[in-house]
Amino acid sequence: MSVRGHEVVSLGQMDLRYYDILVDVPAVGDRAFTYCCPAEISLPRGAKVRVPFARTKADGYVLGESLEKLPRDIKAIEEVYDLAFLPPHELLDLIEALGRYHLATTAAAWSYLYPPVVPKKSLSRLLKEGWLSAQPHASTPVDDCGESARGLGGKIEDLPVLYVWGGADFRWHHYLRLAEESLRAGKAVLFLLPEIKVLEGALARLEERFPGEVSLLSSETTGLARRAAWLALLRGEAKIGAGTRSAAFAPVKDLGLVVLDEESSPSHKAVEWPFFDARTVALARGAMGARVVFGSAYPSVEAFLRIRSAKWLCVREESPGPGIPRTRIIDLKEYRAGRDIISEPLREELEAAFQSGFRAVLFLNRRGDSSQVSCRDCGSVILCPRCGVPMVYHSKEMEMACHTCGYREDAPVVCPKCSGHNWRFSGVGVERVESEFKRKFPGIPVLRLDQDVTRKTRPSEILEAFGRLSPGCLVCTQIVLGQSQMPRVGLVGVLSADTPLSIPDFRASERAYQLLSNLKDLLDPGLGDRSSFVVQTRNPDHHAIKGAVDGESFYETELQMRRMLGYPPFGKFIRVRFESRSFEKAKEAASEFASRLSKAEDVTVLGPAAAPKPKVRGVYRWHVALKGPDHESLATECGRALEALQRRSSVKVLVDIDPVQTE
DNA sequence: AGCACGCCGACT
DNA sequence: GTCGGCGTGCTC
Repeated sequence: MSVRGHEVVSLGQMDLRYYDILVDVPAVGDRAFTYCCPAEISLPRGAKVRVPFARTKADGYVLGESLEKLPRDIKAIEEVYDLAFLPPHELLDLIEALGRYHLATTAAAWSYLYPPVVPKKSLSRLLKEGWLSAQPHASTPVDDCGESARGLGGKIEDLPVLYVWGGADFRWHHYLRLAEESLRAGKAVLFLLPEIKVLEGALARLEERFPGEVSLLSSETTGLARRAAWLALLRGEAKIGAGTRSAAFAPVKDLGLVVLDEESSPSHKAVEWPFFDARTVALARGAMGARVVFGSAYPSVEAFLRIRSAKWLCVREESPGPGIPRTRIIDLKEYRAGRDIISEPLREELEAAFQSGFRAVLFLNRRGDSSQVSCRDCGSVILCPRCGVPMVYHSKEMEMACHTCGYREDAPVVCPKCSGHNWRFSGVGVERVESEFKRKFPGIPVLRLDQDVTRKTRPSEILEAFGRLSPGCLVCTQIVLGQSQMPRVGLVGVLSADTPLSIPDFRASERAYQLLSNLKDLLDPGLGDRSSFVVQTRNPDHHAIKGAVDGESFYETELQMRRMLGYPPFGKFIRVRFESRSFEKAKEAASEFASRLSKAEDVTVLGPAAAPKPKVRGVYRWHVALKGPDHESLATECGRALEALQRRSSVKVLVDIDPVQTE
C-alpha cells in the first residue's frame, strides 16, 4: 500500500476498509471510485468525504463498502464531513431517483442534501478523537419517514397536491391552518418561497403565528446560521423551516407538510445545472408521506390543467365581485403618435387619474433609453464585446451598458467602423419614458424604479417617496413586482405588452399573462371601478392580453394551443445547451446531437439554434430542444444521444429537464 | 475540473 | 530537426 506525498495518516501497517465513492465531478458521471480508510472507521451510505482525485481534491459520497479489491494503488480518503449531517436513507434514495430524472449524477443530486458549510475532520483526528462516538445514523437508519419510498415509485406529476388559488391573505390563511394541523400531529412543516424578497414577507406572517419557531434555510443567511437551522430540522429539534429553492432538499425529520407558495414563479426553477425545480422536489417529497400544498393567485398552465382535471385538489378564493377596475387595451397599430411611447388615449387616462389625485404606474420591461444604437452611415450596431448582444444607451451617464453581462463603456462619439457620427437610437427603455412623461406632464412628479436606480438608492426609499405623492407617477421595470412596500395606485399603464410575447419560447404567452395579471394587482382594490388598467399592444387580440384583462379565458386558449403542438402539460420537454469558447464547436456539437436524435421515434427535435443569449462572457451557446410524449422515453433517447456524441472537452453539455426559463 | 499524452504547423 | 498548439482521455 503506497500512500504518496505528505499523507496525514500513515496507513502502512493498519487494517483497511475499502469504500466505493461517487466523486462530485460531473464529467465522470455515476462511476464509483474505490478509496480506503482505517478499518476502525465505518462510513454509512451517503456520508460526504473529501478525496484526492486526479491531481486535485474532490467531494464525494459513500456508496457502500467495496467488495472487490482492485489490483492497484488505492488512495485514502482525506477528510470526512460531520456525520451529524448525514441525510436519512429514504431521502438518499429519493434524491438519487430525482437525480436520474434530471439526467444528473447521483453525487450532484446528493450534494443538495448537505448545507453549504459542514465541518470536516481528517482521518488522523477522527482516530484520535475516538470515531465511534461520532456517528449518529451510521448503524440506525432513520425510520420516521412513513413507508419507505423506493425512489419515486410512479410518476412525479401523478402525486397528489392541494392547490390554494387566491390572493396572498387567502393563501396564508390556509397555509397557517394546515401548518398548525401538521404541528399538532407532531409533524414538521417546510415553507418554500420563490425568492428572498418574498421569503421576507412570508417570514413576517410566520413569525406572527409561530414566534421564534421558524428556522431559516435561505441561501442568503450565513453559512453558520443555515447549518444550525439545517441540523435542528434534521434532528427534529425544530419543526418549521422556511427558505428558497434549495431548501426543498432540507432533510427535515418527520416532515408532514411542504408548502410551496407562488407556484407559477419561474424562480422555483434553478438556472444552473442540474436545473432542479423546487416544485418537482416538493412533489417528490410527497412520495415520502408529506402533504404537498401549492398556492398562487395565477396558477401555471400545468397546474391549471391538473386542477381542472381534478388530479389536484383545489381551494379557491371567491372572486372580488363588484368594483372591478376599468380596463382598456390600446392598439398601438392605431395610435402611434410619432415616436412617442405614451399614446394619446393613455395620456388622457393618466390625466384623468392625476386629476383625481391618484398615483400611476407606467411599466416597461426595458432599462435604459434606447435598446439599440446603430450608425446611420454604415448600419453597424454597437454590440457588447463579450456577449455580442446590442448594448443599451443610458443618457444620464452617457454610457452604453450590456444588460447580459453588465459591461459598461462610454457612449461612442464616432463610429468605430466608418468614423461617422450620425447615430440611430431605436427601441425605448424606461429612461426615455421618464423624459417623455416629464415633457407631457410637466407639473406631475415622477420617479423611476429600475436596476440602474437601485444601484444608488434602495427600492424601499423610492417606493416610500412614491407613496407620499398624490398625484404622482412611477416609471418602472419588472423590479416593482414583489416589492412589499409598493403603495397601491389608481392607474397601471403597460407601455408595451409585446416584448414578453416576442420571446421565442412556448411559455412566452403564459409569462405575459402572469406579468400583466401581477401588474393589474398593483391597483388599489378599494378604488373599484375608479381605478384603471391600460395596456398598449400591437397584439390586442392575443389571448394572454385578453386573459389578463377579462379573467381566465387565457387558460383555455393556451391549453388548446399547447395540446395542438404537444407542449407541456401535454408532452414533455427537454432542452440541451452546448457551451464553448469556440462558436463553431458549440454549433457543431448541437448539430450532431440534433441529427442523431432526428431518427429517434417519438422525439421532435427543435433546433439547433443559437441560444437566446448566444454568447455570455466569451462563451458561445447553442441549444437543441426535444419534445416527446413522456419523460421516460424522451430522457432515455436524450441520454443515449449524448453518450454517442463524441466527447469534446471544449464543449460543455447542460441538460435541462422540464425547462422553464430559456437562456 | 485539471493535467499529461500525443500528433500536426512555424521556427532557431 | 524541435517547440508548442490544444484535442483527447483519465482520474480509485
